[in-house]
Amino acid sequence: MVTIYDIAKKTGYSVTTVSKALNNYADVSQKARKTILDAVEEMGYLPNSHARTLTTKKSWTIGVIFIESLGIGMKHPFFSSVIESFRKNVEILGYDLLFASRMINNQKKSYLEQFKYRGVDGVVIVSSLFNDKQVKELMESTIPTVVIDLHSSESAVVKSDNFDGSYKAVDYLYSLGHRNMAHIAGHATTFAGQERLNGFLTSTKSLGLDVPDEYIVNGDYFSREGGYEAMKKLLALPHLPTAVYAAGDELAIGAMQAIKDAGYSVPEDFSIIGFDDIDIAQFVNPPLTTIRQNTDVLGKEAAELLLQQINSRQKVNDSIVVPVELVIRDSCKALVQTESSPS
Amino acid sequence: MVTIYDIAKKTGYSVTTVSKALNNYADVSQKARKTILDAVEEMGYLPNSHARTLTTKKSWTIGVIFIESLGIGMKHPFFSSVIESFRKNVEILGYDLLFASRMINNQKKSYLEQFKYRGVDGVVIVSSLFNDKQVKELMESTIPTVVIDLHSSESAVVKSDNFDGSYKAVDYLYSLGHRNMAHIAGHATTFAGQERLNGFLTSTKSLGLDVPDEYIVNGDYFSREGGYEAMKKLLALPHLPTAVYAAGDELAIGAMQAIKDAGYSVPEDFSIIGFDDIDIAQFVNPPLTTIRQNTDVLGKEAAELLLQQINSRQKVNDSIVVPVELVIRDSCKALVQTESSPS
DNA sequence: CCAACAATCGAAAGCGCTTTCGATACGGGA
DNA sequence: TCCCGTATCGAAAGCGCTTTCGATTGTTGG
Repeated sequence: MVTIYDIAKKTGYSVTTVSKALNNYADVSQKARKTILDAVEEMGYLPNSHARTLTTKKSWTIGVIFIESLGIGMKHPFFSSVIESFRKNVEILGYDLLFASRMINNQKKSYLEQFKYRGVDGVVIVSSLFNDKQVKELMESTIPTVVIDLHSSESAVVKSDNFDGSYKAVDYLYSLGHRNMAHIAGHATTFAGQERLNGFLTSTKSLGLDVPDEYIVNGDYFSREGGYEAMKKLLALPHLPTAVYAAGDELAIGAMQAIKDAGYSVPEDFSIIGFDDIDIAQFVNPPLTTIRQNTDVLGKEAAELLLQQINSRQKVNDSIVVPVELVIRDSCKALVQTESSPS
Repeated sequence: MVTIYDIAKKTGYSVTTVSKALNNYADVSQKARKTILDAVEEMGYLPNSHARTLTTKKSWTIGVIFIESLGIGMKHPFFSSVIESFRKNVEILGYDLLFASRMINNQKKSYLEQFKYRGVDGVVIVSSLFNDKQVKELMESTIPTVVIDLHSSESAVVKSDNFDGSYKAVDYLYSLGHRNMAHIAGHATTFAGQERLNGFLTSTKSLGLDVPDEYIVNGDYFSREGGYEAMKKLLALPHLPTAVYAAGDELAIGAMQAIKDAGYSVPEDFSIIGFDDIDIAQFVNPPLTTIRQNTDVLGKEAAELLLQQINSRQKVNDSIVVPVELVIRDSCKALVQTESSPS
């Protein structure tokens, strides 16, 4: 491995000057700079990030925490989408992403410990879980953090406008003539789930719609299975809804399956609208109408919020909410005016 | 930040002894060990990975290269699946994953340079591109590498049994009565694409099937659009095939779309079989019959192959091929004996 | 009681780099 | 000619850790 000492020896300058030349210091003559840079080129010198980090306390590394309730890790379509956008936005500045293992010296450690050990400059958290103790501890630490799709007063936050998303969904169904809407909620421990539920409740109320308690049913952790089971419960009700708004696309897809299995069809018998617009949404049958989260913007805003903290050397807890968008496909249908009494 | 010096001062032992206690050296008395470990606990000491790496030359870090032709990065369903499995297998040993940016000091660098700079212990490469110069350079370097779904004599390799996959696909279609099979190939610069094409060619030949040149059509880079365009070409042929084997699920999905757009239907008019078994495959309409790659095993074998090199401190170029499996869904149908003259 | 050995400990060097601060040389103005 | 500002350079300390190797102490067998 060639070090700055080798460069120094070869060029006749001191390591100090070599280092300065490498880091664009002003007190290096044109001549010295050129000589040194030439030698660097010729000898194939590369800096050593660990040595550099040791003295500068800056690792050019960003930790990422990926907690999702489905247990599929990076395969999670929504989260991986956001992280990909985040990555693109930080990589041009020289930051690398570190997926941490929480093992140091053969011992299990917490996220905070792991990231301190690794000396990351900041951490981006994508997590659907509301109350993870380790994540909380991390957000309360001195390490800059930004969290996506969660709420926290201890950390910068970037999230979609879940509330408005629910409004858009309900409005759309309403405009199609639906008056009996059910909601398959994400898990209660999930922040996005809560917001979407609240949005559903207030928007239906403001439209003067009556939503019986049985119409709110919990889909387990945004999973397909959760959606399936939830829909089964709805289908067992004496008075069926005509539309259901699912808090996530996977839930919606599960629900559609349950509907088919029960001998009904979408959108003829039930209109279904989801949330997220994951990749599959356009390929299911029928293509799913949904509320799209803008993962590109989500990732970009998260990057900016984190970099801002890193550069200013102080934590902020700003909160950015990113607009969502209704994507109309084929899973919702106007209700023909049969049973609804004309006003 | 609390260092071993603080621990040393507090306990009265030297930093040497503290370090030894932390690293389970034998020449530390029970008493010293306990005193030190207690102090570590009390003061909340954590080692500094950069300092440690600087002296030991071991970073407990594995670089990952993620090149895929679709430009979707971590969202790539197949690759992210493999990496997720890989991650699980190395994280319990204490390795963290580093997604590199290729920017050092504001200058664009190659993968090799980036990973040398970061001092990674090894690199896992998921890449569909055959002849990327930077990847080649990396594989030829002294850094241990394992590559997934590619061939190389310079690196350890883990890949699916593409050849056998083609056999399974062709056999299955044959068993359904199909005799006129077309193939939508992955891009030619892609290794998996080549293998699958070869498999298709030899298996059809060994079954005595005639495959006109026009039946082999290139799908661009395994993309959905590529599959769509490829299928359109097939549909323009005077003599149509009855079945098409696509080298990837995305290709297959694109092809199915083209078929529908042309007014035909699957599997009534064309049987379609894909490769990969990505998540969407089961949700398209009709659910796609495909050759499943075992991403769990792929990731696991890759992890083992890389760790073996890291531990033995020498590169190997073993090659492991992982069996594939036929997953029968609804996109293929037995051919009714109308036009094929009975023997 | 002494030599030999085991157990335990620590001084010091070194990993590759950055940064402070003082040293030197040079030119120009008074 | 002298003083001072400016440009250029380098010595040295320090970042936090590991590891070699020698020193010291205690133990044991003859």
